[in-house]
Amino acid sequence: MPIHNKQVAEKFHRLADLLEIQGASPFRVRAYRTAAQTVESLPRDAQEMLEDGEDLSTLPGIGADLAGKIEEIVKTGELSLLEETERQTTSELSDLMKLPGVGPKRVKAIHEALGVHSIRQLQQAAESHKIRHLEGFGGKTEEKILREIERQQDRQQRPKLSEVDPIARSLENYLARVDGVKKVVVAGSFRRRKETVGDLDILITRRKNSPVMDRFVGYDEVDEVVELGETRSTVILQSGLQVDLSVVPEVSYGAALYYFTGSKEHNIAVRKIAQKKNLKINEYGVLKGDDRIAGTTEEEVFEQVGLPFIPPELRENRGEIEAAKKGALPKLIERNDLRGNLHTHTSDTDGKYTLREMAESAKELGLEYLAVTDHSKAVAIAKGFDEKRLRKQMEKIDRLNAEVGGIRILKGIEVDIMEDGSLDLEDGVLSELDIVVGSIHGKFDLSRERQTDRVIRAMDHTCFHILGHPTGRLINERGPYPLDIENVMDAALDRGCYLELNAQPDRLELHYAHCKLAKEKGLKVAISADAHSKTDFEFLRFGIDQARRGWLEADDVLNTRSWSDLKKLLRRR
DNA sequence: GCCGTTTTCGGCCCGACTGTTTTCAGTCG
Repeated sequence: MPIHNKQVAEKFHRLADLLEIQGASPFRVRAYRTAAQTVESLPRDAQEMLEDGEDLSTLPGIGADLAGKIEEIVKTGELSLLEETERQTTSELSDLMKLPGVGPKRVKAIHEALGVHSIRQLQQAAESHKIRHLEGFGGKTEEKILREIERQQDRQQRPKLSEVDPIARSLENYLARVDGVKKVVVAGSFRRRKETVGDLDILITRRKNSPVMDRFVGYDEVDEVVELGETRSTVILQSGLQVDLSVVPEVSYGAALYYFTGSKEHNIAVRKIAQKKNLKINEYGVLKGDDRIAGTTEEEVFEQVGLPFIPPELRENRGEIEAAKKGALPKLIERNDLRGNLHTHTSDTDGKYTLREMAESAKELGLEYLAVTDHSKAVAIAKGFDEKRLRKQMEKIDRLNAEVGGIRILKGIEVDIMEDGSLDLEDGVLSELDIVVGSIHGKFDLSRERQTDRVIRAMDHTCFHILGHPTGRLINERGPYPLDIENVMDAALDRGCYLELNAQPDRLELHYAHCKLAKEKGLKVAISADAHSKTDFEFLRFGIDQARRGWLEADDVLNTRSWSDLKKLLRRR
């Protein structure tokens, strides 16, 4: 039975929670949490790595013991220590810890005093006012517990970056207009451009007596004020999004921005470096003894620990610190590096605008070329093309190119990859196209072996260029289908094919870990809007975000090239 | 449980806010 990294990580997280409730060493608990995070961010399944004979104890934060435990999970599907710990405590107790404001100590206290071991029992205990009489608890804590239980019941998943983006921008503008406010910046995972955002961390500097805190909690969209302090406040917006605002002194702006941008794992790793240099980094600055020696800008903070500036998108403690030490940080791709879009639909199939309208919109955005890649007939619901209709569109493109200057329209297709790896249109017509994107739109439930084989066989067609949305995941909706992505990458390299980074905010795949893997293999990626509407070219921005998180440079991306250079790369081997 | 230019033991990031306290523990990020 295949065991995926997520399942390994979940067991470690669960064990960490239970050990914490039992009062185990906080450092031991942290070791399990760190290991969970490491496993989760591996580009390949640990199971595969073990099958290939790799030594997991060389991974950061994973020693002999944890490597053994990963192996146990992968081989047996179980972790005996977790089962034993679940018997000793009560396995549901870790659910209680998911409530904000309820940590291991309180879970333990409530459990021991009242025998509570589920959210439901906790709710009943709080409703009958049994919590407020416990030592160290009071009426407010009891009320908060009740509120958080209710909120948890209708809480959704982490919202997508594209959903949070407009909310953040409005709030940023609102705060910037408050009297006495100087700088406003949204830090946190938003600034790291993570594909989903848990909450917003906003940082401001201001003149004395600026009413910004009051104005913040008085913002129209605020649903509830959770915390209101001199320098830190927290609110919940009507959208359910939590927003933390911190006021920082001007001289500490850089240190605070650095601190609040995270990630937590990155910050901890850099603080350890600082410690070795006898320095202390906190949100106010870099301290040598009691003297602040830096902190006005982020660059200063990096300088003090002997590192070059690390872009926020890379700050995940996934090798960026080592790369920075060696002066080997990538020069990340930027939006303006993109010169064309290689995945576009028109109203001939399921797009909303005509070929001409899409072309003109792309031209206005400054794109030099636009590949029109409508669906093939297997996607009947999208009125996919057969050979005849595709040829008709190709003629239309010829006429449009003759008529419209300033942008080149490329003839293309998003052809379906059938279950057996064949393509949905004849090779004859495909070979006449400038660009062929092949995608999977059905039969997601094949085994890993068959799905991998299917994709590689599709790439055997000499007219195939780019694998569209390679793993099929939809953020918060559908996981990736089983696929040996590393094998697919190797096959693409062999055949002179490429993979797409689909920039639709629901897709954003290749995932960043896979982008990095592709880069390490020397496999280039196409960042494509998969535009179905004139405004969808805006998606390229989110594609760039994901590419930057995946360490990609302009040279790693196909469509940073002029059409004449790109054409050479599309020539099959 | 991990880790090592302070290396096989003894450390492990650091500060704000809240609530329950009368000086601090718990939690969070």
